[in-house]
Amino acid sequence: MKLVIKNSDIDIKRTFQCGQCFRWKQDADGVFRAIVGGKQITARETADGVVVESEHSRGFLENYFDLNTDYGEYIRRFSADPVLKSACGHSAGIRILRQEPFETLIGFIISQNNNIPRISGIIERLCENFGERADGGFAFPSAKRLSGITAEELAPLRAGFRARYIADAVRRVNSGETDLESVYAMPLGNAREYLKQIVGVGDKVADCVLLFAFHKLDAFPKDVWVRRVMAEYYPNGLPECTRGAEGVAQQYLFDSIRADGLIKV
DNA sequence: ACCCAGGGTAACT
DNA sequence: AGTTACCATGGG
Repeated sequence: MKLVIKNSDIDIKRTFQCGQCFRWKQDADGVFRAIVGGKQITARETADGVVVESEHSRGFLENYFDLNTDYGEYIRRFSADPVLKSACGHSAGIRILRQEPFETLIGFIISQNNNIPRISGIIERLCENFGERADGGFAFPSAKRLSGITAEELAPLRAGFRARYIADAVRRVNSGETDLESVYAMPLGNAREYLKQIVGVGDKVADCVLLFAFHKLDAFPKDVWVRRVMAEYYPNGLPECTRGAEGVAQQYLFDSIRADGLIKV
């Protein structure tokens, strides 16, 4: 399957490097590659648009990249607020991916009190050690594949204190104590409390999973960077124009504050 | 040597 | 309900 997306509809560099995903890497030739759902996807920018190639179906790719959503509509809405308008100007082209729930859960458990390069490294070692070999790399291991794993057996990941959190999440998903599929139908508050039953999952990790896997756009993960933005620009909370799409606004703010160190109003 | 990183937990007031 | 030390690891 080959898919071409208009350049104005996506900025793959920002989309893949804005902290929502950890497995997309850019090769020396400029091509982005990742194993998603057990199959490789490549994406590259050309003058004619962003070319996406994979053995996945068109439907899978459209869903993954959220191609049936007009992000220009969000940007128009957010532009009622001067700070967000500035953030949109800087971070336009970011799209919220629909990632696999288990992979996203483990990824953001690993993310706590950690930095993005090291998160990627731990996940890479998880895939190399326990994932199935796939075309061009290793798939992210399923919960079933990790069944029964202990924190000690996860030592090669060098995940530190997070190893037992990973082990607990695997155990819960395999026992059915946590049914990730059921989260799709839950409203935000219920879904958050449900995921927080997993040891090592608090408000922030839960909201990241709800936004980046379950596509709950009203989730608003507050990490250290977003807290800084809130303290400086929104001491009384987010503006009305973000209602229902707080998570999209969050990504523009996160990417802008991190990239530039500040948002220029 | 010290501080920080897409935080959470447990043990305190 | 709101604070605080501690948690492994690695880079600046």
